[in-house]
Amino acid sequence: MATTSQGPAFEDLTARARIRDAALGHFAEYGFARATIRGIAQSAGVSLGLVRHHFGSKEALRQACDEYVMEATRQYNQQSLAGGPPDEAAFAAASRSAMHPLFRYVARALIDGSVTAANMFDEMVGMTEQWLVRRDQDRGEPPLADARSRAALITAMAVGIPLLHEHLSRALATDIFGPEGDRRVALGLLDIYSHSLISAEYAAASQAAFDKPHP
Amino acid sequence: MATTSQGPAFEDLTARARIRDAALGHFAEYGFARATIRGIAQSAGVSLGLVRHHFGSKEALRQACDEYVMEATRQYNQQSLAGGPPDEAAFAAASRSAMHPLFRYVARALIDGSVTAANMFDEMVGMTEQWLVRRDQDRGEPPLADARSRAALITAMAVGIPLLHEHLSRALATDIFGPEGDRRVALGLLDIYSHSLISAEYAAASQAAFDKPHP
DNA sequence: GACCGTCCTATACGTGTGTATTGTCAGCTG
DNA sequence: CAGCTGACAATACACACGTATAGGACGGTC
Repeated sequence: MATTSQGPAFEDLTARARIRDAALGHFAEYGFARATIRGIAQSAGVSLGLVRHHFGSKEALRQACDEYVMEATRQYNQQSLAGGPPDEAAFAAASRSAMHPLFRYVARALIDGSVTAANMFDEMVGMTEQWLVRRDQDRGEPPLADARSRAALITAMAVGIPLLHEHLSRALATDIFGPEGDRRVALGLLDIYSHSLISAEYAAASQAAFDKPHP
Repeated sequence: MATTSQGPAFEDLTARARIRDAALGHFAEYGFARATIRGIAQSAGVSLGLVRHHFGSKEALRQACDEYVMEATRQYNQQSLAGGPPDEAAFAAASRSAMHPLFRYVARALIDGSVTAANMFDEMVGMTEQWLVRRDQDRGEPPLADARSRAALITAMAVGIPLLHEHLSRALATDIFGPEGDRRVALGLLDIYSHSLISAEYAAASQAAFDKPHP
């Protein structure tokens, strides 16, 4: 479970950092419930007691991981979105950032009931909503649903990809976190997002039929 | 955690069925690891030993739930997709079926490593792939990615919705399993699937740039 | 009535896991 | 050197949970 992106990148990190990295990997892979402090300690090459010495409890260790990921995300966003308003490139980049190893942790944390991850989810919904309202200005007819609903759905769907990476990799016969799988996911998302899957006529008709639910 | 759609619908079900329904609810809500046999027994109103008497072990209980859901899905598909080839209505219906309470169990089972759920995932990918190849015949330029990649991505994204129902409901300030939330999800999906989010030009340009990864 | 199988409960056992305690060693400071 | 502090290990404790066992209540069959 490699270390987190750049950084020292060596195993001569401080023990606390090694424990945190190991915890990030275990929580992302096994989930909070199935991950064990002993397993994390073993991956970090330290004793069980040291984990407790540095973080106090399993829940506190989770919070430390949450805050670390949140801080890393903040820095990434500041240096990435600093140049100009959200455009298509920003949207595509945001979708693809779902592949970032740290994001895999956040996706799993959402399932495991992390409040920090929930806040990050809400933030992503807000950003997507802003993007949508700008894009809606170029549309003719009004959307079938408000921007917030669509933003929440798009966000949830994006998170679904790293969440189901195991099954996605199996269906593609390639690890989606590897270079080839990453390429196919990127191109697949580009195609899906750039081409409508159903016709606008059918959607409009479906909307009309939806307000009369019981024929 | 209501009983499964139609059926007897009352609490005068056989104890075995009540245990299974309770297990479906607990597994879907807490996941396999955090769900406890004692909690399931309590929800079903039976003793701990009876669960073991009927199902043998926790893993066997999970398999029984898997097979039950698989059989229910098979019947649903037979009576639903019997009439004609896949069309837009079938696609929309399949997307919306992600809201079905039983599907919530499958979504969670995918995260928890159920082999039965994995098979259902692969089946969904296959059906989506068939749908896509038919639809690709009406497209001008070739897609940016093969149908299987796109099918797997669409499937994973659809599963993401029930998986993140908690956060989705919070973002929408409405329970997405309730009538109002269900409506907003349906309309939101219709709009997303019927309108491209990014321009085809940008997507094509992005594809071209993707083959030269390091500028 | 006697026997038997099924549904069901109560209780006990073993183990994995989070948590707590204690102890050791290195480094620093007076 | 004495004394203290923090990093770290080893061990023990408490508890929840899956599993196993023993037994009772009820209905059917001979």
